[in-house]
Amino acid sequence: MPTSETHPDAGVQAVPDADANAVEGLPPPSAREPLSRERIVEAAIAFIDEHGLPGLTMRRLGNELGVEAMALYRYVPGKEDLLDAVVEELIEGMRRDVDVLDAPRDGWQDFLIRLAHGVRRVALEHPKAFPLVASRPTEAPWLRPPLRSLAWVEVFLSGLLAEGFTEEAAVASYRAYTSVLLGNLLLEVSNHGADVGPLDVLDDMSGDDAALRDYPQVRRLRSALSEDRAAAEFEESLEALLDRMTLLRNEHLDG
Amino acid sequence: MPTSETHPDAGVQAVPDADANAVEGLPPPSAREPLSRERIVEAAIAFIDEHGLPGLTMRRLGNELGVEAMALYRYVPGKEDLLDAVVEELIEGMRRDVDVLDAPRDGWQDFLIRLAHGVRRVALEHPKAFPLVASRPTEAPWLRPPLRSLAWVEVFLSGLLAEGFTEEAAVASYRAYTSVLLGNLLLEVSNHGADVGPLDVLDDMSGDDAALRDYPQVRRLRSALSEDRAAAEFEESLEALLDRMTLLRNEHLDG
DNA sequence: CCACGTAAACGGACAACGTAAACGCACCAT
DNA sequence: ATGGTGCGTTTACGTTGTCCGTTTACGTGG
Repeated sequence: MPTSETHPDAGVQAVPDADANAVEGLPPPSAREPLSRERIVEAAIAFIDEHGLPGLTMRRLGNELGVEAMALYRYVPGKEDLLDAVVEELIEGMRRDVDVLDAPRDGWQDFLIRLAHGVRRVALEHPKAFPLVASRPTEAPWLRPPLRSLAWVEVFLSGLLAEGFTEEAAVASYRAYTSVLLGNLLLEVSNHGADVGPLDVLDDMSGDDAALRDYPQVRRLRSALSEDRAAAEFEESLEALLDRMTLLRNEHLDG
Repeated sequence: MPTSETHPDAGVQAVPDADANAVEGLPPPSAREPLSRERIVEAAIAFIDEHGLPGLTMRRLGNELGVEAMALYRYVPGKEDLLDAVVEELIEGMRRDVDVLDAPRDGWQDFLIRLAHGVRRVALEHPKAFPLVASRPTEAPWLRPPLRSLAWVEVFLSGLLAEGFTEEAAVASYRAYTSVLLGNLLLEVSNHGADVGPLDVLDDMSGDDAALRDYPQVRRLRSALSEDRAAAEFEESLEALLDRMTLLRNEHLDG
């Protein structure tokens, strides 16, 4: 890839009356906007979405931003921290989702359903980045993916407490909720082309009847197994979870 | 680490009458036993268990085996394939677990409970390796971690079919089962020190009251959140799952 | 208008990694 | 003895994350 967009004097053209623009709050039109932590993190997410996690490299990310690799280190301590920042942005970015509430409004079930769908939306929008949310160590051992920020745990717990959950029920619910979300979404996302290293799947439809000779049930049920039931599956798991949580909630009411 | 254990002529010392021993089926006592794919894979698992996934390196694994890195390539096509082999060994190794059945004997629930505990045992014995089971792409999109081998899926499906499940119910059960197992075990394992890169957790007990200033519920419930409920949680999730599966099974009987 | 300080990006370097190719050595059937 | 064959070593290359010294661009005070 010899073509580097980086002309040595790109953005150097002094735009006349630049400060007049600056006064109006406009960015200087032809000057590349300066690097920033947010820009880097966003670019990293975009890059992972496009080229997969193993494709992400400081150098490649750098020249995606029209910059040398080492320039990134002025804003990010290292690659490890960059990945942490990616995870944080993915999860904390849910705050901008208008369909996700920060406190129950129409009951705790609606509250949790909205939150679950919000997480699922993130997962589906960034299938190749989402596994990071699961695999990166959390800040504290009791912060569990995918709801792995203090802010979201606070939202979750205070939401449930406000809706009549006891402390034990709220905590137990947090555990069950994260577990269900993680299992479902990780599996759903991994079929949408997750890790994407040098993988060679065995073709769904070609002559793997031969390869399945010793597995008659699998061969027979192959087409049923191949159906994409992810969405329905998610709803069913979620519903079952909410049922369990209802039990949890009531069981602690009378003690 | 400049000390290389590899003496140029290590293991070359011809033990006298080596073939006499060989005739008795004994391994030559002082000669290192020859490399083999299984030995390499086992060493890789042991290494990951001890030093964590990111610590695994072809060179380091090599000299763990008293051998130069490139020697491994005679038995394993590359690192990627080695990791796949690790995953396969972990999962397929469950076959040696006497508490795990390859067909129902005392009902499908017992069958699935035994299988679930078998997977959990693997996860807990190799907490740092288990995430691989989740994150590595599967051979076919309908093979789902952690039951990601044709052999186990065959066992699962034929077991349930033999116990009166319809095809749809069996397939739906496979999906629900894998999802629950994955969610629970990944979370349990990640608290046992999973990824282990350069991680700095915030200490559980020190002065993070300050850090939790803005999260009153979290601070209040911190000790409850820190309890290790993993085992009980697993049993509860499993039980709820089996209940769901019972419904699935019956709903397709008359439906 | 010019010199200057500072912040930002560059460019070269380094160690460690995965892996390719060629090599050397012990063994074994002839 | 002899030529192959299997197995491990050696050397080497390209890529990675990151360090450090240098250069560039720009805002500011004289």
